[in-house]
Amino acid sequence: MSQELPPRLDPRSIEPARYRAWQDGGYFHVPATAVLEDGRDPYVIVIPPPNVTAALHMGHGLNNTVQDVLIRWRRMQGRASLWVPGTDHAGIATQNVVERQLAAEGLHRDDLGRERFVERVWEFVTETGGTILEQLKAIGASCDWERTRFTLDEDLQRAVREVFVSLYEKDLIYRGEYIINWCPRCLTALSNEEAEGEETQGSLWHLRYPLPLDATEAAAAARAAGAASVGQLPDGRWYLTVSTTRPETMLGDTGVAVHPGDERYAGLVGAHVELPLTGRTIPVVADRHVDPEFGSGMVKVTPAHDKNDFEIAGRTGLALLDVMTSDARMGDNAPEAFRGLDRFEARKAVLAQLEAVGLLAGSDAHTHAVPHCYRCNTVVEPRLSEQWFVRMKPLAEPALAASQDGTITFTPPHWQRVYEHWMENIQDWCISRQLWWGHRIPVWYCPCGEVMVSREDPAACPKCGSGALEQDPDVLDTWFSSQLWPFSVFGWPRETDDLKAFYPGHTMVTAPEILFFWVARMIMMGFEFQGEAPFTQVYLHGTVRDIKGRKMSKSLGNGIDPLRVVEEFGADAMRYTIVSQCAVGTDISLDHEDVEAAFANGRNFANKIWNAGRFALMSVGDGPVRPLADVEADLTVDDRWILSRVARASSEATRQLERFRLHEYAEGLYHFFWGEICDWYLELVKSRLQQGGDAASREAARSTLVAVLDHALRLLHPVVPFVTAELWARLPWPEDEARPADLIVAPWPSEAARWRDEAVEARFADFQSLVVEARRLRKEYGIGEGQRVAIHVAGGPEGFAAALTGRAGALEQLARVDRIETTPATGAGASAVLANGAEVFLPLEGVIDLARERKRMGEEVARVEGQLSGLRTRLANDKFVSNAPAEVVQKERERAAQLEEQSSKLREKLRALGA
RNA sequence: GGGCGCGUAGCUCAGUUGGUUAGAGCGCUACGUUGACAUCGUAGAGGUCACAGGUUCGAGUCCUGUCGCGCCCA
Repeated sequence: MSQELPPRLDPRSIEPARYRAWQDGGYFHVPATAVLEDGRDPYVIVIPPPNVTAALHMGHGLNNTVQDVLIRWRRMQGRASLWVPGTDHAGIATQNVVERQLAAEGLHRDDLGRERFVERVWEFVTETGGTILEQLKAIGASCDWERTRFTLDEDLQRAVREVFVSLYEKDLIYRGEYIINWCPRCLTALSNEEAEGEETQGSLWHLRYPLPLDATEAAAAARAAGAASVGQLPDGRWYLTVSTTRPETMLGDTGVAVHPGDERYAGLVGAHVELPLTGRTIPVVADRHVDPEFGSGMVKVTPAHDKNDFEIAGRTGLALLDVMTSDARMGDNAPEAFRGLDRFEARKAVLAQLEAVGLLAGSDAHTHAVPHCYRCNTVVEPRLSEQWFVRMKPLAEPALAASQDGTITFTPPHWQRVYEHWMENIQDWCISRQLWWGHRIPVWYCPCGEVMVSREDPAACPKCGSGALEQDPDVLDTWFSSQLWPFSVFGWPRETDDLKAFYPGHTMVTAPEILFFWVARMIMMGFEFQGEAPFTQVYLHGTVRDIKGRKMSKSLGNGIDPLRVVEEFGADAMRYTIVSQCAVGTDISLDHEDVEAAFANGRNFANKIWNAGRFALMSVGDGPVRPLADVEADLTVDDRWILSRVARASSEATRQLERFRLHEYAEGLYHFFWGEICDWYLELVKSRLQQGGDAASREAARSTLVAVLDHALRLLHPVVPFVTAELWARLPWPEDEARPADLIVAPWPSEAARWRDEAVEARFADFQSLVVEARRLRKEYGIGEGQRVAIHVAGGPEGFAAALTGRAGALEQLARVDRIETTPATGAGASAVLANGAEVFLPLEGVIDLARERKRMGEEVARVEGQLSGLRTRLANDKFVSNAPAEVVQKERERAAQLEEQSSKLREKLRALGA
């Protein structure tokens, strides 16, 4: 059957079928009974639900590959390893998509009305919403698809209501009028996290507000006290200077503030200044928020359009004056001349008019962070608005403590501090959104003024009995439902078996960008509603970037489509490439202009595995294979060496996975598989596997090779599941040994430790260095691959040279050596001395170039002596000998002795060359 | 303004209790098709570990400063 395998791995011909077989075999599904009845140890990851409208991109590729590696590994360890998939309704994002569709039809959502619009979104979501989950299957994601959830599922709606009402009852949700971030395009409030600061080159304009005549004395005093911002206009009136990056807001100023301790301005507090262009006068107040050191130490106060100013007004009693409309035009409270102007037009107009009346004192270039809507990138406007908020401080306390006491760990660890800093400075969360798509706020208003916050839709007002109730028109921030994900997916608030079995989960794998949006809030909700954290490990991976370090994005056009990669190179190639770059705390960079080069490493490795497996299957053949224990007496050094290396690779792989060092896990196995199994063991075992030789040796080789391959495929399976499973399924199996049904549930290697054999490894390393040296000497003198040479080996460890005569086949195979002599060398040839002191000589009569050989040997001597002199200096240093650990000193001594021997032998050879 | 991270081979990056000759992949050079694999093999070139100090017997690794780049929060 093995002959059927083609020499080139064709992922398309194996991956889809293999995935289907896993699904049909039910390997992804974990019922609650596995934990509750069978007593298996659960391991749970809930997927960061992608937006329901999203198409798979490389960021998803990375995120889900990492999760799948962890899930597969734990599954093989025997855990009840559950990965819950699903999608997020993504309020603004999804609404925007459908609105764009409508716009293409010349329609606006108001043309449909709320009910029909929401129906339309549902249609869209039902039709296309599963796409991304289907795409995840192509990359091999072993999610429990029977548990797929959507954040607007009925169960999850119930959870959202329960949480809202419960928090309201605990006075942790309130409604009030505050300054919030407002997107004038989406026409909705945003949370602080959704308003992303963007460094912008802007201007800081200086405006003059004239003072009345009765303030002349105080103004002059301020001026005398060094307040450069106080001055006199040409007409003799005094003025104050205030600065702003948003001049249009001056139309809504209701005061000017100074610090109460700022003596320069003490006499001006209480005065009224003229607010230009408006005909209004506004008071000068004192407030501790003002930084006397910054700028003029004097600020304009616009309470309806700035968060700090709003707070100043709250303390000082300044009036609130909203001069804008919801779409950021100047509104009815602005002077008539500005009404209807867009905020940026208004800015120009205000500046022009101030200039015209001589009250613009110029501007400075000013770089500052301007908040933008994270969904549509429109400049966010701080706006006075009545919204719903969550009181975060009490919720943050246990979530903060869990990080501090190590209940929750972060990888990489520095995120712990970022998280704690955010928790310590947490602000209330604006959760109401003026959208139609999302979880409707469960609050009803009665014309009598009664407000009902209820788990069930109320039929009538409990106070006046009226049935004319109106539900709050707003929906909740998408993250309000996402934060419940770790328990809402298990049916909460019902007390389900799933919840008992799978909460709390274990690992959260996500990107740092949503640490606050999502991770922090899940932790808070976990404590509030389940009494414990939803997971204990937070693994934050990097960002996928292009070769120039730019984040991959649709708008930049620098993305790579994961499905295209799967199609062209296979899911295994994509997964290996990603995981092998997945060093803790670093980003992944992939060349979008040369996709083949970007994934070549993964593709080549998958092909290498394929061919090694193909060769092994062919060579081992179909006959029965004996258990390793039965052939133990016939194992060669090579067999025992590779088994020892398997043991090492197993424990190393486990150790790296435990520490989330996925790239070291992947790369370690890459080098083990390619550099040790393929380059050495397979080459060595080839001749033994041929028919007609020593039967006992052949059986030992067959058993060893099967065991080695079995272990290697198991270790590699989490990262390259398809090619490994395909080969493993064809692997012959030792007689009388139980065989797992599929590699996906084969036990993770943990028993190999008994194969460790340091002595054998050392012996083999000596052999390797001989082969490497022989190859090097051949190359040095251009001996072609087809040409055989003799080799003389003398000295070195006891029995080293003698043992080589029994390895003629191996040396022939690996170094093209056809004759081994343990006698001293004679004649012309190339020499070397191995690190173990063995002298190596290749007779190269007629080929050898004495001058060249002398030069080469001279360089070798210099290299060895260079190292030796460094070592000698160190060993001659009393401080080193007395301070360094004994074993370090001992090692250096041994090394020095070795180098001395090597060096003296090299010198001897050099002398023999007549140098 | 506050906090964090990075600067190692032509390119992308590893390198966690400080300890031999600093590694990988890609790229490059030479040779090679021997019955797994040319998506391959063998050998090779290529690095003052940004710079300057310091701690230490010993620093890519720890500390301080400088220069350059990036991110987060206000």
